[in-house]
Amino acid sequence: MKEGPDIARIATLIGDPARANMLMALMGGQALTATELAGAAGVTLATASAHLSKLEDGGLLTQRKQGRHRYFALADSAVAGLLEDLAGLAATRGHLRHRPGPRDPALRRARICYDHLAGDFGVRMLDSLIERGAILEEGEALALTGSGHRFFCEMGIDAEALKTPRRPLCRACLDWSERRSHLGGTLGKALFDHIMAEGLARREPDSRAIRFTREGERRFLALFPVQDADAA
Amino acid sequence: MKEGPDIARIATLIGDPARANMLMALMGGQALTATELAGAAGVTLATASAHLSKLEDGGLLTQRKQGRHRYFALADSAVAGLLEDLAGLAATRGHLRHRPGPRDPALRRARICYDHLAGDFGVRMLDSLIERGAILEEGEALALTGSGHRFFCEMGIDAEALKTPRRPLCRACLDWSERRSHLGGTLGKALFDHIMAEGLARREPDSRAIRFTREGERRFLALFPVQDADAA
DNA sequence: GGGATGCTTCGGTTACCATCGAAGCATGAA
DNA sequence: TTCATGCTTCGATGGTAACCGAAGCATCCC
Repeated sequence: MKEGPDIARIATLIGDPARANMLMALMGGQALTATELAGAAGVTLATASAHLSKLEDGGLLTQRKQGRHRYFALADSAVAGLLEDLAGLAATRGHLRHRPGPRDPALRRARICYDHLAGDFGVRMLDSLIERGAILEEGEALALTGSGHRFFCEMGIDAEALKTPRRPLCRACLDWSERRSHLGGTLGKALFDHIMAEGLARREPDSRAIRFTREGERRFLALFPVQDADAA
Repeated sequence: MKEGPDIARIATLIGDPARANMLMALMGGQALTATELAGAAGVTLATASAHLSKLEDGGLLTQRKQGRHRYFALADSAVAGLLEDLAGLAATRGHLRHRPGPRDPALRRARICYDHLAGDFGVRMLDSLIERGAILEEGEALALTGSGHRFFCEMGIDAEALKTPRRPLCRACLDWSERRSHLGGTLGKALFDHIMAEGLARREPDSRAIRFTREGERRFLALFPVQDADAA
């Protein structure tokens, strides 16, 4: 009743459906305007504005003025990590939203999770990295191996430079659609950036879905092979 | 409004102050009765009962009937992990509860965090393990080294046996009082169990505080030395 | 300047839900 | 059986906060 941090305050902020929708929309990693977020949440601009100032006061969001626009983004990767965990937990407890919309299949296949790849493709990528011995899986924790170091070097990714005090290099992020882990952390982000830079895929507008090109999918599957080739 | 898991539902459950207090009380790791939880939350039994069934429906709690008592506990370590993260985030955003009660200093010093040691002593323990090279810190991620393996073996802890698919061996858990990490995961639990089994400390009744004996504190400090000896 | 766009503030309405006391039900003790 | 304890259910109450439309303020464009 007295000691410790006030978790209820943060949880209440996330607990409102409109605010939760806004936060999930920002898991796309891009900063969005108040109007865009109002649309994502399905409320009027007036309501959205009130929500956004609450989220900002609560330290979950940051705001940047740019001309007459106001861009909002998640405050930092700690907030994104919390939302990921929350989504993972909600998925395992069966708290799915009622209407899986028409573009849901695309989201299950490949989507962006704040700044890294999630969905079927994301899970496959981590599986492949573990199979090849690039990443060591110890329970839920992930560690980069020496051979993994070399593998990423060949792709032009310097894993050593990705180590930061603020954020883990490898992070297991529970995937809500697959209910298995995909790769987050700075390495997960670097790999996603690599995929986009190489033009293997592009983002769907106004969605977190990622669409691979035919050629991009071929190269992705070749780069990250897995043992048992099952097709859905 | 459409895709993905319903994070708002889980967050709403945690977002009510009474329910948050109950959950934090259960972070002590022990199962508690409905009456005890009502006391912890500061509500009547009727109100508590309603909250508890919501939490159980939401999959955050499990219930065990035992005679005419009903014992509640956190559903699993995933829930505990989420609450830890939430508390860590709340602490860094300055969302502290208003009245740091009289026993607050004892909590800052040493307390239980679901099933492992937290507070000043918990942070010191992890610092010491990193200094001695038993645990490798890569950003926010933690990994056990070979020398750490041997060190824990000498204490009678077989780290190999602690690896589980469900839960990480080492987990960095942001400490709300120190704002630095302490050691969670199955290894963190094993070390805490070791400390209690050796009689270095005992639990305060009705609190998450851990009180070290004079001799226990001496042995703890000898076992986990740190470089710069600063005293509060 | 005049007009359009983006957002915030204000006032009022509505709906939900936390809360409690009292009554009901189950379990265990005498 | 009879009583006590632990908890749930019921019904009623109250406060909080989400919501919207309209008005106000700021920024940019012409």
